[in-house]
Amino acid sequence: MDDDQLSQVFAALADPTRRDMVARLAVRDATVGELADPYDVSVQAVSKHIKVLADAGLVSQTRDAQRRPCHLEAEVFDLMTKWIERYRQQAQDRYERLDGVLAEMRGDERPTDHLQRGAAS
Amino acid sequence: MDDDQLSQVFAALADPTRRDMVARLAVRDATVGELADPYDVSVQAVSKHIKVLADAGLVSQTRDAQRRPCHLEAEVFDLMTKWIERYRQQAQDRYERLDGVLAEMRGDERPTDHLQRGAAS
DNA sequence: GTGGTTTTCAACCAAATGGTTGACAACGGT
DNA sequence: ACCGTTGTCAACCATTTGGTTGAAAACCAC
Repeated sequence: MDDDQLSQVFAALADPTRRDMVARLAVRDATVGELADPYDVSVQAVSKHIKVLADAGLVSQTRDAQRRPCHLEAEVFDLMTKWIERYRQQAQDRYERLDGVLAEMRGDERPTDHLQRGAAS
Repeated sequence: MDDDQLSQVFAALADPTRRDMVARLAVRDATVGELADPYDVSVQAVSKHIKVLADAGLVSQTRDAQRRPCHLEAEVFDLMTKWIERYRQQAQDRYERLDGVLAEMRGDERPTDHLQRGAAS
């Protein structure tokens, strides 16, 4: 289910630590230890964070001996962007249409249906 | 703190019910009751959801008698898009650079450090 | 094979989350 | 003035989340 992945992706990025990890993975791949380094938490905690990112499809892990290098997966970002863009666009359009309506009815006392919610009438 | 708002926005959109509400608010403004209608949960629960969206800055509420019409705020989407675009772009760039490297070394048997993680040796 | 490094698994804990119900505030209609 | 409607607040409950510690798996190096 795509909706479910979207939920996972948003949830994953809701955490500042995980967003920071993504930011660093955008620059270069890194092992769990390398990722854990800057933070003042246990490696286990970071490992969990990576699992969350991986489950969301934002990160993939491969093997290199004991190490598990993490790689940022760019495709998932498109999923988000698509979702956001759709509704941002609609909201924006409505806003601009309202602007047009307001300009059009300068001096008119009857609000159009765009403003119904405010119309006590 | 901008980082904090970003966390709130992502967290708010991690819930499918709230995403659906946003989708409907993108079409038209709606009261709490109207928003609650399609869902099989109490109005109180929906009221809470709206509070989360409002705290994140995604939604604003006004007054109309007993009713509290909700309005989608488009600007916050830009905050998200900006964050996402930055890292998507970097990841994309890196990916394309890798493509270039791969093309450049056609026939070479030694993988560069870009591929280390996959190299079983 | 023994030991060190890297990472994950398991159990546990405190805090946050999403839901419930009950009470009540705010308002319009009659 | 009352009643119905609309929405929020408060208390509560189950589940999830982000952290901890301890143990163990997987691997290289010696």
